[in-house]
Amino acid sequence: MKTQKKRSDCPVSFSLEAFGDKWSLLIVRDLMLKKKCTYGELAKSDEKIATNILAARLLSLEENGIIQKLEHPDSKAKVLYQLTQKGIDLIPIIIEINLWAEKYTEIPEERKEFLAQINADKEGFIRNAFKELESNL
Amino acid sequence: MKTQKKRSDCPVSFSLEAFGDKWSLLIVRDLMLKKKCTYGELAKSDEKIATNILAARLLSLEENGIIQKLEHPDSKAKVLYQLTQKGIDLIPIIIEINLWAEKYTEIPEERKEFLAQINADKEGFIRNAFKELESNL
DNA sequence: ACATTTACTTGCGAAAAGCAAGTGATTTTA
DNA sequence: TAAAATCACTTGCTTTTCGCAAGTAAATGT
Repeated sequence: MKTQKKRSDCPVSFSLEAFGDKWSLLIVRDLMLKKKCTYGELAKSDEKIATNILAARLLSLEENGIIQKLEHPDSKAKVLYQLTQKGIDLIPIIIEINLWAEKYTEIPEERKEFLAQINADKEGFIRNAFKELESNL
Repeated sequence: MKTQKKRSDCPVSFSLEAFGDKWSLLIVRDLMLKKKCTYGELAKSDEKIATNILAARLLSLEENGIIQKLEHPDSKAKVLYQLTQKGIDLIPIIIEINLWAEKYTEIPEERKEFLAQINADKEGFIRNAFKELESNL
């Protein structure tokens, strides 16, 4: 485990130390959309993360209390990763990132429904997302 | 200028390619709180960013259309950096990052009022922040 | 004219990213 | 039941980025 020095007391800086890189929030995104994932499923995401980087990010997210490991019900060879409460609480950030992107880039077809739901009733959508993810804890 | 390959069509991935690192959103934070900043002011922020990294980040934020350079009214030796509309639109993300951090770390005294205002009326606070920043464009 | 300020560059060692291949523990298959 | 696949990682190595210290050139202050 690596102890990282705190750069400042700023809450934004604190947050970026936990998930401020190009990969961490993509892992959070996958766990948010799929609820629970195995290492292999995470490795197969569209962005093609290298397996050593994935392992490193999973470890740091776990050390930061954002995700946790669970044993897979079907097999001891598999591991389930899931968001902790701290990780679930990143929902609003992920939502806002999606909305920002919606304004400045083309959204792929399969995500349009997701964004339509958010735009129809953001508060309700977020409340529901929390409920669903928290029911798995 | 560096052309970065798009990792995927995911809106989260798109966003992280623009500001997914440990420094970019700190610069955005400073520009958001102070409206306009010079290079020197940005360099003096609490996190002590190295000047070459600052220059690199400012360039990439500019290339991504998140900030723009303006000439300083007082001196040709100075440059003003300010958020574009695309940068101002990051407000909700910054707000949510602040709220997440509030739940999971100690907030310094001088930021508590800021967070109290957000908690009192998030929508109103955001609306007002947009208005103030957009009035400088 | 000379020192200072301002916005950057440059050089270089250290750290992290990224690719390919490998490992050891399960689990499936023949 | 032994060999082949699957699974979750590691390891080794090269490339890229970070981060510190120092330097530079234009503009400004004294």
